[in-house]
Amino acid sequence: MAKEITSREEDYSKWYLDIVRKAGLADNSAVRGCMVIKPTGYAIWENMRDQLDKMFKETGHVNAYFPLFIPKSFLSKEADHVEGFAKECAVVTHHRLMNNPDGSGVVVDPSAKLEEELIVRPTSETIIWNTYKDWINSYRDLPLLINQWANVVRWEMRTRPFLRTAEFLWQEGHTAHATSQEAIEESQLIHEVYARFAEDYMAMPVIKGAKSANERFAGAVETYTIEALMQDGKALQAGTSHFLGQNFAKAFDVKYLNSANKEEYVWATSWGVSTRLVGGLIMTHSDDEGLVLPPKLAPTQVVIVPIPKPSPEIMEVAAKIKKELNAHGVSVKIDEDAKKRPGFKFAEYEMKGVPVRIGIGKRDLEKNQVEVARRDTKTKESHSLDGIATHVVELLDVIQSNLFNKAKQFRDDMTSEANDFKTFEELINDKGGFVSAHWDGTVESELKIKELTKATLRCIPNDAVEESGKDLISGAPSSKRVLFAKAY
RNA sequence: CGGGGCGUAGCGCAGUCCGGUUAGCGCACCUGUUUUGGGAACAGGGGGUCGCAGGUUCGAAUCCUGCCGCCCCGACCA
Repeated sequence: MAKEITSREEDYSKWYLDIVRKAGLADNSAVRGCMVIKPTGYAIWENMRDQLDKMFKETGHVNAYFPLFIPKSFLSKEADHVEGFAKECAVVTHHRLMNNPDGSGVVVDPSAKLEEELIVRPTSETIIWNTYKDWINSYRDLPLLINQWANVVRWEMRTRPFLRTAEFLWQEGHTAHATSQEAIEESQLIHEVYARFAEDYMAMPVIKGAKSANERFAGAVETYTIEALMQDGKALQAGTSHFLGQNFAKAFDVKYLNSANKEEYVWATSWGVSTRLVGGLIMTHSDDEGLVLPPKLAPTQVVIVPIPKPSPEIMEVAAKIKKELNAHGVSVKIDEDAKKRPGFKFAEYEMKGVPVRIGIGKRDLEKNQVEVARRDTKTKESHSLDGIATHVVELLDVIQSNLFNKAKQFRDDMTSEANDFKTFEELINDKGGFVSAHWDGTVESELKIKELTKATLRCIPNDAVEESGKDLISGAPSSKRVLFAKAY
């Protein structure tokens, strides 16, 4: 009633913004393109971060922190890299303000101009490789496996909460290796970690694959990507892992002595995922009633609502259930608000995406039971108080896998094949989703398709089967299919 | 950067065309009463430099000039 969400069918973009706002995830801020991440939104990010951090550490990485600012000269050392980021950098030119002589506030003090401008990092390859130069001398210093959790700034023309903001939070891994093979394996390992995180924790199915040269990260030799499909049929690049070859080692002169006492350039990778994942999470599962969160990432997994309001008997049972669930590692909130009515609370927690709601009323207690409601299916059932904790723990698992299966079913339904351009165009325009088609490997065909349909080459899937076919544009022979889609 | 739209209470809006008592409505908020198993009702109450700066006028949210900001759609991008 009071908090209607625009339906997905009516306006998908508005629906997304409504969810972000009404579920209390983020607000626009006083700064154009920058959002305020509110406690609930940040809690989701924290859960993502904690899990990813654990996975990085399990695969041998450690965290460090590098400066927010990068000397301008650093950015120009790798040609492709600067080309890729130059257009969207924030630049610091001065270091002091002063009172305006006319009394109208503060102005930049012209005498405080910096010798060399500083760039607010859009990504940290350059400052990190400049540092690695000092850290790496011998093959015994390798591999160097470092990650940092940080904020970066990319001055985007058009922004949307989580999906694209001028400032965003992310992690960026930067590793150095003695051999090309080892670096490639590292980038593929992280690619796997990202895919596993997306599927097992976010319940978001992804296609693993490589980027075309055209879509590659600025300065990379190879970019591996995980691509997810949103409910409006558009693809979302959810995480990328790059094999950087020796590009940055050469640009920053990072060499090591091998065991034969011979000097060699090191091999590099970099990889990152950002708060964009929160946007992907929202768009993968949520519905017209509000946010839907997979249990593994939900800040509150279970909410207990006393019906019609808290009473000593109900609160006693609620506290007992909470304690048991906490013992299983489940996060539980008991709603103690005596003023709001149950119906209001039900709608509110649905809006906020809490996976399981337990309703406890006098009538339930008389029958030694409670009401258990699922957010994903919007169904509810009564369950005996005996064994309730175990039941809920199992239910959370069921919800987690149901969300994944539902999303995967959708993704599969929305993946089509096209063998000629006309079919391709119709699929992209009318149906959306991924379209699998043959491609001759040239940037010309890829750009032509983008120009004609706005679809981009999302990836060359790892599991693409060998199969002879013809490029949609040039008709040139191709040995496997690649995936196209309109993307965020 | 192109196109469109909007700035009036925390949020959503009306009022602006055609200037005129004390700027209004819904939600939210505070107090009270009655309620309470799917978004309660009633009563009372608090909250506004009407985006900013000039100008016209006896009088400006309203007319004029300039500026600023934000949102949406595109191109660019994680």
